Amino acid sequence: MTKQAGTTTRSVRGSRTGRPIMALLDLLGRRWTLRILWELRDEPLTSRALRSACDEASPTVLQARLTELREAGFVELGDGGGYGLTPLGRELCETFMPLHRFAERWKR
Amino acid sequence: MTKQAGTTTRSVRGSRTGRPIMALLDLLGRRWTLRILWELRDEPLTSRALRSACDEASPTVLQARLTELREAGFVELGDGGGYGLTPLGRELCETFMPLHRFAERWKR
DNA sequence: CATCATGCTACGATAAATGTAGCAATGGAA
DNA sequence: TTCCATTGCTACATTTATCGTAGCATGATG
Repeated sequence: MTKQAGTTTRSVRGSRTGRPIMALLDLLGRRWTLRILWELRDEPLTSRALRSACDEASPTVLQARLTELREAGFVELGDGGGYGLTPLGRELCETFMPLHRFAERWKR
Repeated sequence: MTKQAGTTTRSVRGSRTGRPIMALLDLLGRRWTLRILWELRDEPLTSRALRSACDEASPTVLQARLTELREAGFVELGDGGGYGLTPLGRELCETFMPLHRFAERWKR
């Protein structure tokens, strides 16, 4: 995959049918994507704070995921610096927020 | 990571804090995991039917994901063959089912 | 027996993620 | 201005995950 994508339709695994849910599941199914959304859930974070929150994940992937999430319209880079959720991103985040409660009951 | 895990605590990225949500986000954030749950949403599928549903993904990963999902208690192998969701798995699946509607509005 | 479908594995090739280091730009303090 | 710290972001070699194809063992059925 190229590292900069512009507006070209990035090849999205399993979504050749054009069904949006597939594209979304694919995007969310990439490493650190869900975690990033989760960590941004209630306040914007700088790239480095986000990295810390994400267990010091490599900046390479984080940057890649942030780019994808920005292109998807879920995340934006505030003009004062710092990454935050867009209204759409916040909506998405709240969509899978019940996972929290579920996970607590699950416990493994 | 070893391919068979027994009962040992599999190293779960980002969940060294022991917070279940992290373990869950990590599990769901692996390739094909969300998709598998999605495809099993309303009926059990044989391993091969599942593979077809998942855009012919390589059996190696699918098998690995199915093992993880079984260990997590979300998926089970019926005695007549075929993979299906456990009650817990169905619950999880319904937790992020609203993503469908969200994705439709999103469209990219 | 022959056939077919099941769950599952081997293994070389390819793609993605990691870990460490560091760059250019910006914004203060000294 | 000079010095430092912080920002977003990138390079690159190593390690890990995933892909793609082939195939095995088992059980059911004709």
